[in-house]
Amino acid sequence: MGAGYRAQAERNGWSDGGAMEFPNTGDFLAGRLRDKLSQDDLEFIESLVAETRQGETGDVLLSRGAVTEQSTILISGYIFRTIESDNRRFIVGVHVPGDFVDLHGFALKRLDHSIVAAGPITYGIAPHERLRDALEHRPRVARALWFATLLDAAIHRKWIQMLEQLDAPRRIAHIYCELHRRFELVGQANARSLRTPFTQIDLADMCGVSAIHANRAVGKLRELELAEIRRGDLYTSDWDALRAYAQFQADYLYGDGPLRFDQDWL
Amino acid sequence: MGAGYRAQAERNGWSDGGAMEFPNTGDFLAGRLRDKLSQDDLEFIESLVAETRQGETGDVLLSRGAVTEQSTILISGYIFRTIESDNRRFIVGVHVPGDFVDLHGFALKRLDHSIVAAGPITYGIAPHERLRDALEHRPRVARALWFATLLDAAIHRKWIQMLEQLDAPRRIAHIYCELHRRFELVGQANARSLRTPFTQIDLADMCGVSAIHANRAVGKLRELELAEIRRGDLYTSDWDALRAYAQFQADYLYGDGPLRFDQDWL
DNA sequence: GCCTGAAACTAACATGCATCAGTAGACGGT
DNA sequence: ACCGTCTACTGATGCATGTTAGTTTCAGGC
Repeated sequence: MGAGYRAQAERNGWSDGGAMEFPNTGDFLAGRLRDKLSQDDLEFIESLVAETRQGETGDVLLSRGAVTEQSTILISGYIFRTIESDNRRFIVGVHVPGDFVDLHGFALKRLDHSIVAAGPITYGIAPHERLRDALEHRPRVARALWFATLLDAAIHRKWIQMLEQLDAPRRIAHIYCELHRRFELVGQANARSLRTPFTQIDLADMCGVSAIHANRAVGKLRELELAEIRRGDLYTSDWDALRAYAQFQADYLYGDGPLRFDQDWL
Repeated sequence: MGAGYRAQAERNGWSDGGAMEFPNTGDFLAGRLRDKLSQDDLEFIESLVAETRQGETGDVLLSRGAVTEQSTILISGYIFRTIESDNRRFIVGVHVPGDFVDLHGFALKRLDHSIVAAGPITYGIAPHERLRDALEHRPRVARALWFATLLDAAIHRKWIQMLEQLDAPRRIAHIYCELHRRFELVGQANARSLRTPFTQIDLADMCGVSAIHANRAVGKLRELELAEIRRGDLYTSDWDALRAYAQFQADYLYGDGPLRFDQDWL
């Protein structure tokens, strides 16, 4: 095999050609809520970011149990929410550019989990002082922040169902389908691929299976000709077939049609 | 066996004597946030409840996909959050008296899951109109509502970890330990038992295992002399041993010590 | 007291996944 | 170019869990 992977990807029409590049500007702030907010509110949200930083794979932005006075906004790359227990790591969530990563640390004193870079990242720092100000004087921004945490909770619930219902290959497929849809919602999805820095160990820790079994699950997706996962990057010629296999229904991401945000109470 | 269960419970010092009764007044509203709010705010929250209703096992208070103009506050009994898929039911969350059950339906237009009575319940109805009013004129109440949804998200994350890390007997033990602690936090826990209306099918749907395997798991807890689960009611003489077995750490429930709520920005 | 249905339970066999023990390929450092 | 380390991959074996097909227990209705 080895060099045969890319050849097979070509044969199956999986390759996308180039790599997807994340913009490294602040164009993502507020992510999918962007078009629900006024220009004034958007500028205000951008002004929340006091500083922009870079991070590398494995960097711990916030440790479980830490008390923090700032929140993090992901600008490019992927971030894991992790819990260490029993000398093992469990990944309980993934974030994509545009996400506020630790708003819960703003209202809950301690953090119940850690925030870790899944690969090279760029992120912004928003001091809580400025968020407090927003909550008091910007009701629309305040509701946008609440909405973001509710959306996180909906994604958590889907992960619970996924872990209860699906076997390992389907869990991996579901995670990629979800991330692909989340990129679509901020206009950054590729037609035939999804680039990530995830190792098979990362996939295993997200799915609650051993790394060895994650490897077999990846192999099964390849064998079924549904997707080729190579160094974290997924290539497929048929997202619909992959979604059907994973029983992926995107409704829980609330991407289609109006949210309550359209109403005037916001 | 059969009639021997209760006898064994007596022998092991598991029995608690009487059943725990939930108060059927509104004393639970706002649950554990109660002592963080002023008398005035509490009276306001109680005034949110326009009506009190009763429900029976299996009653669907809200269906997935429904658009609702009211929120639900649980006063007595248990409520499940469920998702139907593949002709199977998956339980993604449980609520105890004092919990706001569907605040997410207030900000997210559709519901991504259903709200179902796990047994006989009493609940209050809070029209969204009144909640909207609260968000605008009662900043402390607004933050309390946000906090409640953040706490739900923290519990969701723990369930994800639980499903990734634990085998079926430990999952069941963990769920009971969590519920016991949540009752403690509102001052309603029994020393040696936890009464619930859960069937083994309910436990299976919470743990993501088959009903038959849930039965084996219950049997294992009995065999290890950690707990006796009988028609949903759990009896134990040693909560600490059960907690150790389930690797239950209560910190994610944020019950010990100050939350940010103590600070003046609330 | 008996009937009935739901829940709890049992046994036998099939499959998913963990674990152990290793090999092979990719990448960075020197 | 070499080496060490991390990631990807393979096979064998055992445990956890699913599935099928039942039996037993129990609470409630008649």
